[in-house]
Amino acid sequence: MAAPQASTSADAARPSKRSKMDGTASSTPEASIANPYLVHMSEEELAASAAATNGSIADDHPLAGLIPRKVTGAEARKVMEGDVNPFSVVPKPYSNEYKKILAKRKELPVYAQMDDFYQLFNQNQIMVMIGETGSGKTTQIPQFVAYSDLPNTQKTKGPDGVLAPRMIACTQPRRVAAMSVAKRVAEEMDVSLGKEVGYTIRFEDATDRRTTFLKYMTDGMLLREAMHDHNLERYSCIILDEAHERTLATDILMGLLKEVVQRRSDLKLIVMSATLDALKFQKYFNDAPLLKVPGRTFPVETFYTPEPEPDYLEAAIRTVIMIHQAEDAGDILVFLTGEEEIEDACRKIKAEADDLAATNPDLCGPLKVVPLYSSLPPAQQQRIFDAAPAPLTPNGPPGRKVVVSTNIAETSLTIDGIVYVVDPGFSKQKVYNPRIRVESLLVTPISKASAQQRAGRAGRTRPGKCFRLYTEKDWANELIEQSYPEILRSNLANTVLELKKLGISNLVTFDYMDPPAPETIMRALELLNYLAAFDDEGNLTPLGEIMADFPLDPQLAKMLIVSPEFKCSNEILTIAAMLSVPNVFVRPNSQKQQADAAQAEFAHPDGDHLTLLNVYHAYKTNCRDNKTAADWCWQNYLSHRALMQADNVRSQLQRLMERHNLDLVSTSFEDKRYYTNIQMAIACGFFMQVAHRAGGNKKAFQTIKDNQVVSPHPSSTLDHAAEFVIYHEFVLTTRNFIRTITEVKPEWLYDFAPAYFDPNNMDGEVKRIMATLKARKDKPAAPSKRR
DNA sequence: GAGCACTGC
Repeated sequence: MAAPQASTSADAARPSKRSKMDGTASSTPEASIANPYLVHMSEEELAASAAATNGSIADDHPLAGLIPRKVTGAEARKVMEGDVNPFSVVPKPYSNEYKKILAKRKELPVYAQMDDFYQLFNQNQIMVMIGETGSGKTTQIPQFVAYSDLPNTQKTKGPDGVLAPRMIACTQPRRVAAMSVAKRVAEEMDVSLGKEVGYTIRFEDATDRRTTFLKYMTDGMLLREAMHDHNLERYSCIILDEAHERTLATDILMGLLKEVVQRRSDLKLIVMSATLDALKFQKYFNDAPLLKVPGRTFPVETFYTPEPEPDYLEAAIRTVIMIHQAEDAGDILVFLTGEEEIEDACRKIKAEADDLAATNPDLCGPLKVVPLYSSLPPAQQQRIFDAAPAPLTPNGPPGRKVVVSTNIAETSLTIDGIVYVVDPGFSKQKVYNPRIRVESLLVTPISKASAQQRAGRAGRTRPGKCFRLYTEKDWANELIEQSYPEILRSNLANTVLELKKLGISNLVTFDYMDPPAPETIMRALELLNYLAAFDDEGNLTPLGEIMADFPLDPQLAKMLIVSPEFKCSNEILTIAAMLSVPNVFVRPNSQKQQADAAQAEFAHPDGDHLTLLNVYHAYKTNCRDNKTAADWCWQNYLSHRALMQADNVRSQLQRLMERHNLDLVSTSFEDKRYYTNIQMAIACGFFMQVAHRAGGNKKAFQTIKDNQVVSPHPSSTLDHAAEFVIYHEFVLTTRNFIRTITEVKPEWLYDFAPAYFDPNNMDGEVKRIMATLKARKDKPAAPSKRR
């Protein structure tokens, strides 16, 4: 095909079908500045492009021809230093602010390697980049790509017929990162956030289909898009950032993109990681070349304990006090494993430090102790940014701040001014046991990579020190190199459903970077088959197709999709949303009784799902505006944050219901079937999570199939001896608990899942009950029940 | 009669 021609006139070869934006552009004075980077498609190319379908892009596809322009570092710098901003929708001169920021960008380590970058980028479809903290890779690399992609940043008619730029995507594991980096990069490029440069996260899409060419997004969001566009046709380059974190979404995207680049020769892929396992990434991506960019942090001196510490909590507290007495000014960051431990440590550190400052004011300054974990209200989280206290006397010993934090300070939050890190070497990690189908949290030794990340937190503003509360020998011999990726530690029911929706036919031979245990995949397939999302051949059923569209666990999705048949989709929407957000009940240590009394006001005797429904209804009835909502929640020991989130989730789920033409209906509240219908819909999704009362004790249950002995969680509002309950969660702590439980009838269970409850697969009393139900159902004259 | 590490859709 003919190469597209560059044109110096802003309008010459444009097609007659014009977007409004273009019309505006040609009438503004700025538009008279010729944009030498515009590339136009001929009428023939446009026609061919419009005719193209969503299939793979062949070498002779008109869009493929737009890619080969290879930019050198010198060319990119010339544009960067030029007078006209070629990225702006309306070409315009750069602002003074742009030039100021540009001077700063040039100091970033990654800037010095621009030529190396283009050399590798131009010659390879896939490349791996290592950039340590402070290298500038997240902000600069996508911009570098934008220069080389410049012809495409201008609107071209895509395969779907819409006039839009082909995009560069840069994925982030976290929402805040996607948002804040996009904002920063829009400033650096002197364009508008949400127009040329934007971001997409759940609940918020700050992009413009017609003008956005660089998009930061969460990895989960790109995965969602891939479910509807298997070739990611809207993108010319995909950058997977923070790949070393190995989130489930990143891992799936890597496997998927490894296939997509084979189908689309015009798609580029950059995998960016902070240090280490680069070799593993290179190998996985067919020996892709590597670019290494140095970081810009200060040295951190590391200390180990000479002997193993029997009690890391005690040792951590002792170390903080030691630093406070003996080290120069500078704040301390301590890593612990959970809320309770952190609150405990904060109290003890505070007590000891106050004691010390009182008895020895010449040696010790004041100490401010601040806890940090995710469930802390945002206002209290902000305290980590407070300044350290001033010395008590003008020339007295300096004040100091201690932040006692979970892993949240390892990646998600950075605190400037930290000079000392105390690392006991543990964190809580999710583990999945496919044998008993239970995910639980375990306090586990961290990895070397994690320990290095923690230590690095001490060197952000000046040289620092890291105190590891384990021996150097343990460091060398006991810590694993990398933490296990999430895909090896999770229940994969959701992931397996997503993979099918992504068009992956064989889930076992899929090219995972780290293949999960076959048993984990079998468990997922089994669940999805029982839910009727997969047929017996392992193919997605029409129901499964719809389920995959909902951002929910398969059981929740099933319950929601069948709810119109039980005339309760409005109520199930609420319950699904409430189950998708953190616990709405707040129970402060000092006010447990008041909190329990408040919860009792919403309690429903038949179960916790119905209690959640009550809470939401009360919230909607009593909370007309934000201020009253906050007060009302506070008075009722409810989390306003969680309820707002639930509201948000509910709207999203409702939109999806509407899109799939699923009716939004309710049974009349006066009808005695109002609650029964809801319970039936829940049972229809969760019949694989049922427990049966064991013996005469009203609090003793056994799970069906696994026969695990479990107790209802003490927070449950179910107030009578139910024979069968469905449970939302199995929690393994001091004992086996089932949490969020609701009574169900055995006849529903047998009706909805006769194969699962086949008496031949059951034992004891449940076997007898199911056999009776089966006999009744098999009797030809029996009236047939729904479903 | 209890405990939600952290993300994400």
